[in-house]
Amino acid sequence: MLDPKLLRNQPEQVAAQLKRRGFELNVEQLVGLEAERKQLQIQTQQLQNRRNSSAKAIGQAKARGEDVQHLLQAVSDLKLRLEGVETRLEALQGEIDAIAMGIPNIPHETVPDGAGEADNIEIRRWGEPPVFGFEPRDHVDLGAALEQMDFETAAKITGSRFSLLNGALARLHRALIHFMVDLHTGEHGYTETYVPYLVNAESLRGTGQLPKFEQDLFKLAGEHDYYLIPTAEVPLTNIVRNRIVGAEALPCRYVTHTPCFRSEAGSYGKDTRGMIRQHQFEKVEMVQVVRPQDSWQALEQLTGHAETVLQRLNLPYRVVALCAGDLGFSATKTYDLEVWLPGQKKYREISSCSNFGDFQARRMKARWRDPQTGKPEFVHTLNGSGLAVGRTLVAIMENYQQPDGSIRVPEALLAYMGGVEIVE
RNA sequence: GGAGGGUUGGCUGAGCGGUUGAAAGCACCGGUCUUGAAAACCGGCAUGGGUUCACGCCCAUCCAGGGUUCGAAUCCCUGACCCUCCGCCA
Repeated sequence: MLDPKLLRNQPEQVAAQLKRRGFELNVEQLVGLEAERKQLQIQTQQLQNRRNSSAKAIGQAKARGEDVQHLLQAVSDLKLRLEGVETRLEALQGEIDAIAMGIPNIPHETVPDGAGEADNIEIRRWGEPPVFGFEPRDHVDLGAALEQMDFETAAKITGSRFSLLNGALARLHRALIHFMVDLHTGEHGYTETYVPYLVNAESLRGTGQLPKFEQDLFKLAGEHDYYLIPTAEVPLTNIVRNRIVGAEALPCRYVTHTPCFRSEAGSYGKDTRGMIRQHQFEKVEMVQVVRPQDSWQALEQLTGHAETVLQRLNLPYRVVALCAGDLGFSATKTYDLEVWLPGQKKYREISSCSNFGDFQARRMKARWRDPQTGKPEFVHTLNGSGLAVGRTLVAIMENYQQPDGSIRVPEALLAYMGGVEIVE
């Protein structure tokens, strides 16, 4: 959520900045509703004031043993009038809140202009795409030949966009998870965390998936409003919801591994082949909760933590800064890490690292006490994948493939593979 | 699934339907004292919103949402969560 004061006082400037990301803010409607709200609020508060003071007078008169009949008469109509304006104010406030909850974050000034993926800016590259003495295959072919990756059976068990792994490949998948979590806890200062995979609607509102993106989520049937997590960002970030964190506790750095569930509505026909886009995938997620003045430095650092995973695995990648039009709803700035996939001869997203500023914190009421002012202030939140495990497995298969279709295990993972050096 | 108890400020914890936005303690901030610190003593100290140049004034908030009442932290209903006991269970 944006600062309501900013929205109220400088709607034109806000609209101009949101336009960069392709969001049209209806300033006229907003200004109109705000004026109406202000008027109603003043009226309501005046009536409340009258109610309070007369109630107090009645109490005092009663205490003195006086007759209060005439006082009761004087306030008889007040109740009804007050109920009327209170109801109208509530409805209006609800309308304004609904609009505010649907407004995305403002892109940071360093975010490049642009409408979509094509306008993202490459920041740097690391590593060289491998040169093969043969035509490299993609992970689907490799997995099928190894008989360790099976989409048909997964489709039978569930449906499309699920996968089944076997044997050494399944082990490699698990090894990646352990390797990543160990790296972030051991070297990057994150606290290992275990979180619920089902979350309530309030948590999803906090991080920004709701109310706008319900169609992307799997919702459980039944009495509770529970959803499968689309990313561990939701449970991890909501740790600080409705909390005032002590200044000494910041920054909080959490890492966890979870499955992620996405309906992928609207991506029909996109990446239908292989493990790239699934309804269920594993991800290691990093979340940081920091002091406001530290968040830009933290974004660079967090991105570096994700890059380290790729570097240790010796996978070539590039870092791109998302343009304004490609930013996620809650983000004020995002770097994507894209890994080289020989099977597609393309760089593909494998991590997304974002600074949310106080956008999520405001929705969550996540605050810290600034020692300078002694006042509670909103924290800043960040997150990044470190990394998407399924896609990392794909990248390893395709980059480490050998002429006979076997896969060399990257050195960094050997310790986790129980002696397996080649998946074959 | 059944029975009972609970949820109050940063924390602990009082609270009678009416000057209770809320006692007390801790923590925190300022001051006195001290060579310095501690202790002691004095004072301050919730959050959000509205209004004002400002002092201030007003409104809301005691888990959430309804209700009763001139008036609700306090009474009633519903829900969430926590605790205790019984049953079931990986």
